Amino acid sequence: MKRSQLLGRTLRESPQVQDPWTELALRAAIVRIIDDQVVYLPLGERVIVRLMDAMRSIHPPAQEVRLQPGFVEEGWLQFLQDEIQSYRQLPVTLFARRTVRSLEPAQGLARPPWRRALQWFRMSITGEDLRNYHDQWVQSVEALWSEVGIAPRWLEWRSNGYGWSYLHEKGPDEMLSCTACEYLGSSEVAKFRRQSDLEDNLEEMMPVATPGADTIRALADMLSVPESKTLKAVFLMGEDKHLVLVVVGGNLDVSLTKISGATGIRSLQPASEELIRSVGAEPGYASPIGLEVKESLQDKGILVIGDLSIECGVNFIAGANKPGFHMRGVNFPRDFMVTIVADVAQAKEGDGCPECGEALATTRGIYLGGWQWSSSSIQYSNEEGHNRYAQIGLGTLFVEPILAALLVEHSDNQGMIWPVGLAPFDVYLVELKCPKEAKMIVEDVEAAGLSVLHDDRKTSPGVKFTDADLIGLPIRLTVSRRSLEQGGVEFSIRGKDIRQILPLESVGESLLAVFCSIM
RNA sequence: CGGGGCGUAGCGCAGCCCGGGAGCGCACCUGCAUGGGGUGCAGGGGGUCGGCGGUUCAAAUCCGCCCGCCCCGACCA
Repeated sequence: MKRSQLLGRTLRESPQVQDPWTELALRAAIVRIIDDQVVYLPLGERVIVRLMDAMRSIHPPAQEVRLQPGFVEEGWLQFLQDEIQSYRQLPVTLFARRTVRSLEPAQGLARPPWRRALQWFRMSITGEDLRNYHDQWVQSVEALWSEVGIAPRWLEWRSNGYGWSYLHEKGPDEMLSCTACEYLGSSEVAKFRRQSDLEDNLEEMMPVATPGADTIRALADMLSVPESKTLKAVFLMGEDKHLVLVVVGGNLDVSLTKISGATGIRSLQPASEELIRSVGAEPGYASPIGLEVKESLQDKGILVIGDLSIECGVNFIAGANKPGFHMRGVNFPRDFMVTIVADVAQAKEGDGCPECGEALATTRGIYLGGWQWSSSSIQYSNEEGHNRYAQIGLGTLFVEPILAALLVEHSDNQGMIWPVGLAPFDVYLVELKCPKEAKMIVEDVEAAGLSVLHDDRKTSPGVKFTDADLIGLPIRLTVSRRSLEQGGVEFSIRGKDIRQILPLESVGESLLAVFCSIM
C-alpha cells in the first residue's frame, strides 16, 4: 500500500479530547469522530479485523449466527426458545459478531454510541457442563489478554456476572475497589457490607404523627434519628406496568441494575402515583406494612424486594400508608413481609468491602467484556419427555474498548507501538528518493508474506520518520542514498534501539526470520 | 422560564469598544530549494461575517427583532 494513497492524515497537533486513547487514535489516523460517531479509517479497520480474528480464534468452534445491529439481549432467549425443543440439541454453543448500542452516554473511543461485540452463548443441560464451559471461556480470554499484552482486572460486572476492566483514571466506567484487598466491582453492582445495628430489645409497633415529613431527610430530622433508622420504600414499575416495591435502609439508595438482576424485570422506572395508590400505599408515607405482599414470585399480590439492610437493624421507622403518619418500632419479619430479600442497594465510596470490610474507593476503567449467568431460561424436553429448564451463560467481548486499552498500553510519547499480529501493516518503508529500490523492496517483502506501507510521499524525511513512529508498525525499513552506500536498507524495530543494514537482495527473507523470532 | 456568553474560510480564532482595506494560525494547491527526525522561501485558491430589518454617504463593527449552540440559575430528586 502506498502511503500517498492511504486515506487518513496523521495530525501534527494533539486534538483536545479527554482521554489518551482517543487522542492517539485521532492523531495516528486510526479513527475519526464525527458528532460522537466513530469512523474507522483504513488503518483502524485493519487493526479491528486483526483484533477480531484474534478474539474469535481464542475459542473452540461454535456455530456462528448473525444478529442485526441493535438486536436486544433478551432476543437471544426468545430466538433459542423457538429453535431448541429437545435435549438431543444440547449442549449448544453459538457465536455472534454484533453491533450493540451503548446504554450509557457516548464517551470517546472506549465508549462509542455503538460498539462491536463478540458473544458466545452456551446452553447446557447441566450446571456442571455450563461451569466447565465458563471456566474454559474465561481461560481463553485470559490467554487473549496475555497474547495482546494487557492485564485487565477481574470484577463484579452487570447482574449475575463477572468481567474485566482495564484500569485507567480516564476510563469511562466507574467502579468501587477495596483499599485493602483485591475486590473490584462496577458501581452499579458492587456488593458492600451493611452496618449492623442489632439489639434484643424489640419495641412494640406504634403509629407516630409526622405531618409533612414525606421525605426520609425530613422524617429523620423531625424524629431526631439517623436516616439509617428509617426504612425507605421505593415504588418502581417495569415495562408492563408491573409494580415493584423496594424496601431499603433510609440511608441507602436502590440500584436499578441490582433490582433487574434480582427480579429479571428490565427497564424499571419510578411508578406513577396512581399505581402506588391503587395498591393501598401512600406516596411519601409508604411501606409494605399492611399491604398484600407476594409470598413467592408466583403468588398474587405486590412484589416486594427487601434489601439486606432490613435484616441489619431493628426498631425502624417506616411509613404507615396514611398521610402524615409513620410507624415506629417496626421490625422485620415480625411486622411486614417481603417476597425476597436481596442485595439491591447501591454501594458507594466509603462503604465496607464485601470481602474484608475495609473501605471501598472509587476507581475508573474501561469494561472490556465478561460473562453473565442468565437468570431467565428456556425450556426443552428431556429423555422422558418432561419439560426442563436449560442452563444458560453468555460471554461477551467488546471490540472498541479493547482497542482503547491497547492504544494506551502499547504507546509512548512518539505514538503507537503495535504488537506483531495486531499492527495494520507489518512494515513501514521510508523511502527517501529511491523509487526503484523501494519498489524492489516492496515486492520482495510482500513475496515473503508480509504487508508493507510504503511512504512514497514527496515530503521531508522528518515527516516520514515521525509518521512511522506515530503509526507504530513493528518494523521500519529506510531506503536512501545513504543506506545504499552502506550496503542496503536500514532496518529498525519500533520501540527498540536496534538499527542495522540489510542487504537489498534478501530483505524479505531477513524480515521473515526476524518476524518468526519476535512473534 | 430568567441571566450570561458565543456565531467571521474545512478547523481554531482575531477584528467589534472607537463604522470606511475581510484578516491570522493550522489544513489545502503551485513553484523553487532541501533531503536522516513534523525543513525553508515565495506565490495561490477558498468566506451570503448566523438571518431579517433599521441608522448612516458607508455596517462584521452601532440599534432592534429572530434563529442556533454553550454555560449558569429555576423546576425536579
